Formats: sequence, C-alpha cells, structure tokens
Amino acid sequence: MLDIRLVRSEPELVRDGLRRRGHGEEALDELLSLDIARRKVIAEVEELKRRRNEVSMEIARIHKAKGDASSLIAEMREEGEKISALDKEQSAMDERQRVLLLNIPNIPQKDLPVGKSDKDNVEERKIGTVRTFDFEPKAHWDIGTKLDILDFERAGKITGARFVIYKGLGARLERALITYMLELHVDKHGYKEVFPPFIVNRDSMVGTGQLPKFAEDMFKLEGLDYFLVPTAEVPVTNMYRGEILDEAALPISHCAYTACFRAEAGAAGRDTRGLIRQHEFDKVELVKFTKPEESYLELEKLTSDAEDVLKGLGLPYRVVTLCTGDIGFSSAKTYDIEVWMPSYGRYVEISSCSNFESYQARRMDIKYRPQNGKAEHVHTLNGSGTAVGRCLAAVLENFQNEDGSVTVPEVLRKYMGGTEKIS
RNA sequence: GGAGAGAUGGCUGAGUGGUCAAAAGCGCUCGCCUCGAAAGCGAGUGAGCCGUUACCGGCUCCGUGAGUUCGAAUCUCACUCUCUCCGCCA
Repeated sequence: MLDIRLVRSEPELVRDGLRRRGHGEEALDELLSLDIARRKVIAEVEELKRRRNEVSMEIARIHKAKGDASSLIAEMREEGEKISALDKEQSAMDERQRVLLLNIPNIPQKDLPVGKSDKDNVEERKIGTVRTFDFEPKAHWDIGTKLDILDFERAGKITGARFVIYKGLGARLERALITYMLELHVDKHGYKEVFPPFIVNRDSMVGTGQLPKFAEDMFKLEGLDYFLVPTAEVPVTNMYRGEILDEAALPISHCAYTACFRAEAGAAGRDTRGLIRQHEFDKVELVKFTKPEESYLELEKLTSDAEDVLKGLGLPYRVVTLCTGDIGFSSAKTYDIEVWMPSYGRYVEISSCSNFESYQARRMDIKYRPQNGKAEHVHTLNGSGTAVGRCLAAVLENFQNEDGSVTVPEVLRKYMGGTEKIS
C-alpha cells in the first residue's frame, strides 16, 4: 500500500499515478477527506488520555499517602466513557483508511510508457531467430496428444476443463524443465532455493496484494481461511513478513518451484486449448528483497536471469516494458518476457518481472536497518523464471520435426536420461 | 485427536494492578585507552502514530482480539502460533 504521509503531502503525485493507470480516483478523494477528520479525532482523544494518565498518577500518590481519591475516581469514570466513545470512532476510521489504502494500486514508475492495454507496451529487445518451417507446424496440444505425452481428455474426466496429465516423456520433460531452471538460478545466478507451502493464509494473500481486490481469481479452501497459492511469490515474499532484515544480508534472492492455482475467472473462451491457460500449472519463481536504491538495478538482473532460461533452451523471445495501463496492481514497473509460439504466430507471455518498490513491503511490514539509521521498508521484486507449462509448450512447438517428433534441447538431455528426441 | 508449558525490544531473558517502554546480558553506535586492534572503562541505542518539524511535546504498543478497572505486560475470556509428552499416520 501507499504511505499515507505521501498521500497527504503529495496527493497530486498519487492522482497522476492513478490517471496514468486509467484507474478511478474516488478512493483517493475519500482518503484525503477522511485523513483530516481522523487526525482531528486523534488529537482530541489523545488530549483526554494525557489528562487521564496525569490523574491516574495523582490517584496513586493519594493512595500511597492513605488519602481519599474517590472524587477523582468518579470524575475519571466519566472521562473514561468519553475516551472509549472516541476510541471507537477512531478505530472505525482507521479501518476505513486501511481498506481504502489496500484498494489503491501502486504508483507506476515515472518513465513508464503511458497506455491503456498490451497494445501500448514497448518492445525492448528481441533475442533469437524465429524458425521458418519447411512444413506446416502443429500446435503443441496436437503434438503432445499425438506423442501421448499430454492427455487433456482424461484430465477433464478426473478433474475438469483446463487441467492436463503429463505422461511418460512429457512428465519427464516437465520435471527436467523444473530442475534445469532451479539449477540454473541456484548454481549460476546465486539464488537460494526454497520449497514453500502451496497453501497460504489470508494475511499472506493481502501482503502481496492478491487480496482483497482479486478474490475471484483465487482458489479458497472450504471451511478454512486458506488459499491455494496463485504463484510462489505469495509464500516466498511473505517469509519475512513483520521482520526487520539485516542490512548485510541484502539483497536476498530466492528461487522456488511451486504449482500455481488460478481460478481464471473472466478468462472463459480465451486460450481454451493447450497448456497456455490452465487452472494448475508449474512455475519457478524468482523473488528479491533489496535496499531501495538498488531495486531497479536488481530488476534488470532478475529479468536477465529469467531470459537466460530461454537463451539456454534456444527459444526465441522478446522483452517488453508494460505500459501504465497493463502493469499489475502492486507493481511500479514490469518487464514481460514473451516466447515465440508458432501456433499463435506471435510472442506469448512466459515471464513477468516486476519491481514493487515499497508497496508490498509496507503491506507486509518488511524493513531493514541501515547503518546508523532508522529502520525503513525494503523493496521487493519478483519474476517468473519461468512458467514451466508454457515453456514446455514452446519447446514442443519450436523444436518439432516434420514426422511429429520433438528434438529435446541439449541442456535438458541430462535430466531426461540422455533422450535426444521424443517420438 | 488428548495432556501440559510458553509467546516481552535486533537477540537472550527478568518483570504477577500504579513510580514500567519495561531489569540484566548480548549485539550495535560514539568516546577513553592503544602505534593499531582486542580486552577493559564510560555514554548512548525499540517501533508506530499525532502535533511541531530546529529542538521538542503527547498518545499507543509486552502474540492477536474482546473484557474488568480511575489505572493492565501483570487479572478474565476467546483465538493464533511455538515447544514437550501420548495417540494416530505418509
């Protein structure tokens, strides 16, 4: 969430951020008027409490001297009622302020391209050569079904639409990709691997910004206030919720494999075939905690680390900077990495790398203590490193052969018992 | 699932109704000492909020939330989490 002091001192900066996003300003207006009223109540109740504290000391002194303080006690009984009435008023205002702040998105970084949708995103670089096929390339769902390594039909039977069973070398390929990605980030890029719970509580979902606004996108467990993780970002970023981190330990870099669960509400009819939009998919995630002044440098590194996954596999991709209208709710700046998908005839998102600045850290209250300074909020970042299902789809499509077989990328063979070709 | 113990500042850990933001130790910062360092000695060192914003004044916070009281770290109730033992179990 935003710092209420920033909202108070520079409301136009916040308003400008909302406008660039194309976001409504009602919450900001309410927040500004509430802030004034709330501070008035605080001043009032604190004055009464100051007086009560004074008198309580006086009563203690009188009792110690074996005197009679009954008139003071009677007086304070009445004061106490006023105080608790004002306390109630204040906590209602506190709660309202919290709700408003939780529902105002982050301010986009000032240099972001202004725009309404993904059409206004800006391409940064294009890496690798898109293959020209001398036959008609097939879509990954056809390739995978024909090779009997993907089974959408039986997954529909045991669960429902938007689920899949990986079989034989398909399962092996999924596992190889996960291992390849984790080992790359741990051994080459210096991330520390964690394996977090796939179920988290409400505070964690609020901490990273999935709640309260996006509840309909999440799977909630019945009868419990627990949720299936939509991304490893949630458990991993929340590891340090409420903590003050050691400055010397920063930046902290974690990578994690988890399954990810998304209700995909509102996505009916989109990407209904294949692995692109599933309710459950695997992902290797990168998460960083940094000092404020280092976060944008770390965003470049994190994005480059994710790109290395695709470079190693030999998949063509491009990197785009998301415009103000397309970045996520909590993000200040986001790069998307898009892999070339022959069946779509275009690049498809496979990773999203974001700097949240202090927006999540303030929600989660994650700080560090600078040398000789007061504790302040860290910056948090994360990015997919990368989405495994989409990566597998890209491998099948980009490395397919005319006879329906698929050539396994060199870097994956050691995880697949030396298999060079799936046929 | 059953029984018990516990949750206090960056860390360890005292504190069972008022003079407690809270002993002591560790850590950290500064100073003395030293050629320098260590040790030793001395001083300082929690967070949030409100007002002023130079200094400072005030309020709140001892797992979370309610309650009792003129007054709660301390008493009552509920909840969460951690640890120990028993049971069950991959």
